[in-house]
Amino acid sequence: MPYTFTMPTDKSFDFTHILGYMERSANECMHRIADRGVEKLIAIGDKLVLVRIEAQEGHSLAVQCPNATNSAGEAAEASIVEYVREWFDMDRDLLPFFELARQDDVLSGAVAQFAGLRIVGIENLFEALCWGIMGQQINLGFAYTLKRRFVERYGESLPWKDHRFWLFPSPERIAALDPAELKTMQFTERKADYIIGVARLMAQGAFSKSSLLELPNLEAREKALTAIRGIGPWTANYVLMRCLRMPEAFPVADVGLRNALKHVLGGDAKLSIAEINALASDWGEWKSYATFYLWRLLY
DNA sequence: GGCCAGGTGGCCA
DNA sequence: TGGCCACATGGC
Repeated sequence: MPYTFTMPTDKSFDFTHILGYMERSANECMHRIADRGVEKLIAIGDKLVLVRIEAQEGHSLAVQCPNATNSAGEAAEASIVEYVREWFDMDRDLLPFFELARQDDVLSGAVAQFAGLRIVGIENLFEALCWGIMGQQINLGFAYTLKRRFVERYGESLPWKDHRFWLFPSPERIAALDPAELKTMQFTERKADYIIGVARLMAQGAFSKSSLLELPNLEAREKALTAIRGIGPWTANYVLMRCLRMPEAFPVADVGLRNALKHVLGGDAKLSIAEINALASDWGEWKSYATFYLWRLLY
């Protein structure tokens, strides 16, 4: 029997929609979807813990730790709870967003369809930055392929039953690479440079998630991130949205957002940045959630 | 085979 | 500042 416990959820939380988002790519290597649950390897201190999460009757999640003994599971439970609450943004009250979105011509359809979806987080800052960089200017399917190659070459893993679960590689590991090595995996020279550059900065302690969180606001954090080579406004806001969980973060030039808006509004021409900013001014402090819900319309 | 993809940096006025 | 443009590689 795996160690198992229950986590209560908010009424404005719908695990079905979270799974729907997480199963959008069969090529995802950082988690696995199986039997209406998600399975992921996480590091708790120096221990690798496999967790499996599925919905349970009555506004709650069932969390299993298949590779943990009861005593190890008990010892890790508080940390796992913290990880999962962060992962699925469970501490946020989404009712104000729903109220805003229902009265918004652009958002009302997406919210009617996906109410209860949370922004699925990327807790690890290095992973969020690398994933952002990998996704720049290429189709998403290929981005998943790049990530899989990268993780399976440099990451730690745990085999369990018929599957191998992975941790994202550490900055220290990647800082030691030569860009030519990444190029053999179809990274462009620039992406190889960007990723290794970020790894070196993080490995030498130039910045971290906590150092960014100490900065007072979106503007300061965005500025700190875009000062790094390879991180422009899109990647910075993507990371502020998925990792630092700033609801007002907004990757305004995102092509997926543009396509979703075109889809909703039914026009032919793509909206300009100024037009998208004008629409988003109604979304106030909920621009990241607006973006995430609109993405779901197309992906 | 051409256009597009969850952009960014660098150059130039 | 703000507007081009090269970058590079796979998917469709």
